[in-house]
Amino acid sequence: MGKRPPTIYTVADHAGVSIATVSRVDRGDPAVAGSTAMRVRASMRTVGYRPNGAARALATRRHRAIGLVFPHLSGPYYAGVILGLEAAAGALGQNLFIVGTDSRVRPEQLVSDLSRSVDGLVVMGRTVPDEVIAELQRGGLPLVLLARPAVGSSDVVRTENRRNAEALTRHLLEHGHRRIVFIGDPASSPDAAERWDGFVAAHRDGGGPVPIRPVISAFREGEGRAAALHALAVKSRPAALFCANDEIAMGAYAAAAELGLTIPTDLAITGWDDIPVARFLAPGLTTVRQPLAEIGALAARLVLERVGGSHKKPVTTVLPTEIMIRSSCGCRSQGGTWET
Amino acid sequence: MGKRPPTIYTVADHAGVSIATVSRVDRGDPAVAGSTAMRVRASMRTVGYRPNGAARALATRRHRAIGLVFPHLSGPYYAGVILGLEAAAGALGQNLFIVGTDSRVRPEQLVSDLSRSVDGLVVMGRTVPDEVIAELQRGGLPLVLLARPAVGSSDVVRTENRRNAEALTRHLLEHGHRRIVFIGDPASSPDAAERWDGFVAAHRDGGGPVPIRPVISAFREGEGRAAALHALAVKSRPAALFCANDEIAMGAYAAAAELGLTIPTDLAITGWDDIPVARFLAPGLTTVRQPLAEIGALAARLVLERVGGSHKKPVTTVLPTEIMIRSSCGCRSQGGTWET
DNA sequence: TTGTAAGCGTTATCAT
DNA sequence: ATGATAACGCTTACAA
Repeated sequence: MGKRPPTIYTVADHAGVSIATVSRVDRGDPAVAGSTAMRVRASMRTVGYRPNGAARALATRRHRAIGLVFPHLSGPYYAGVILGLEAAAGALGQNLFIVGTDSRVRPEQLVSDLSRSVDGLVVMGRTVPDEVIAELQRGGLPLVLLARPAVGSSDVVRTENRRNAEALTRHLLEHGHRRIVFIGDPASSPDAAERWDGFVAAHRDGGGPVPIRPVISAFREGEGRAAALHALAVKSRPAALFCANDEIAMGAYAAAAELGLTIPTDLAITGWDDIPVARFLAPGLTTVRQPLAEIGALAARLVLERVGGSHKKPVTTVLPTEIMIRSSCGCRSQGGTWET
Repeated sequence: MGKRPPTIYTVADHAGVSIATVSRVDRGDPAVAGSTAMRVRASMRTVGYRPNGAARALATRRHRAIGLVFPHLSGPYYAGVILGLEAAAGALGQNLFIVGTDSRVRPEQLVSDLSRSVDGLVVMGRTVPDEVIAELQRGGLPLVLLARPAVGSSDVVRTENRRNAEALTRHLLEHGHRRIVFIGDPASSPDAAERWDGFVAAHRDGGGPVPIRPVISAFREGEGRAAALHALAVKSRPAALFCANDEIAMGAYAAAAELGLTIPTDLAITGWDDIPVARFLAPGLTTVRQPLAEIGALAARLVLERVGGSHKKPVTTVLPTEIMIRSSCGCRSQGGTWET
């Protein structure tokens, strides 16, 4: 059953040199004579040699890979972040190990498993319990946390939420919308929690009634639609929906359509993320842009810095966000940027 | 500078057992006495032991990972496929190594690099030259090709293009649209090429004038918009745009808006893929649904089957697609499915 | 039930 | 410029 694949010994035999020489050739060590290098290279081709990554990793004590732990891999938000990670890691000659915890039964097991095969880890949000993170940290594994509070002394990359959530809510209030409901789940992610905080703060400062609780919805279109339908099914219908992300907002658009409500006249809607399609919706979705690719790129650079050995003290980076005013909030303007 | 991480020896010493016993405990071998297992487990915690994946892979000759080669990782299409791959691989206890060739200078190098650290490879479309694929195949690496023609004897997973492209074009023709232009790049991917073929075939059978050439656009919104603008800037404006995928179609929507054209009255538009937002566009986008997650899941299962050793002859699977009639083609109906 | 020891396929240090 | 050879950290017969 299946003969063993050729190893460095196979090549050495075939070329009549030592394995040391083969190794040198493979790594492009200039210390080998041109003629022998040629010969060895030829042998490698003819025997179909493919160096074993595990053996190399074992010998060099470096995996040349970093691991990503995400809830799942679909959706514009994750896609954007992963894109940035991939590009940055690639530029530094590193590969990416990606896992989605949602599809796994035991995320902790998965992560500790993954941690065996990488030089560093990038962990998104609430994918794994803090305890697991602390444990990995104790093990000395370079770690970067994404969109979540720090644990112990790891690096963190987050984006600004509270401030712009407050500003955006104020904007909605200034449009004259009286009852605004927040759709999202503050308990599901630190990001959502901070947006909810800002939302509440704006109301508090506004002097008007302060919202008690959000209408719960996960960051998905389908749930957003259901939640919006629920939110709109009351006697005194809300005038605006502050959605915790763009996917929820898209669900809200669908709900509005089903109820025959016109946006923004009958119902104003805002999102968060500024995913690519946001401006293709009709009317254009007012939302808050996050620098997705940058989040990923920065995270990659940070882990690899640690892997490289620099022992600087842990740093938390908060990337800025930007309010994108389009039409769904009640503004007429198509385009234009309103910053905070 | 950084002391060495604890190994199996560290634990063995600490627990007063042999490394073999530690290994057994770590792998959950039931042959160890409960008491010793406890003790060893305790030692593992206190010394902060994290097994080295490379060493394990070297000893077992299995990486427990499969590699994915994609052009890039963003966009709904890739996200969908990757999602399916992740879930299926996860269910089988495998990890995913993902690389995007677009961000790399030497894709071939990247791929052969990747191939050293995985048990099998899933390669999408035209990311790497056929020669590289053939080489990997010769090396005996389990390989599954996605959305592209077979090379030698590898497994292939594709979706139906020609037939439904022809049917969809016929549908457009039946709507009475006279001039239809194809936006996309047949040279960029086998998928696009087949859709173009079907598009042309429908015209040929229709007896009317047969389109000469497509308006070139990559599978991206921005390019789609530019291409649509270009296509619409002629004296006898086309009545319909057959877009090679939904992202291009979204660009076409934007172009139509800019030109003040109403869809579908002034201009009919169709897409391909049925990405999640397709039905949120106004009007709903008529398109062709591909089973994205299934493509990924099937690919994962196929590679892992090979890895498992089964040497069945290579199989090409063509997954069915389904025409989703919404409003952008000229139909009134919101919803409803029209199959072929 | 536990230990001994021979791999696994590289890299890297010394010699030569 | 090239070759021996000892790691690298784990798995796995084979013994005990």
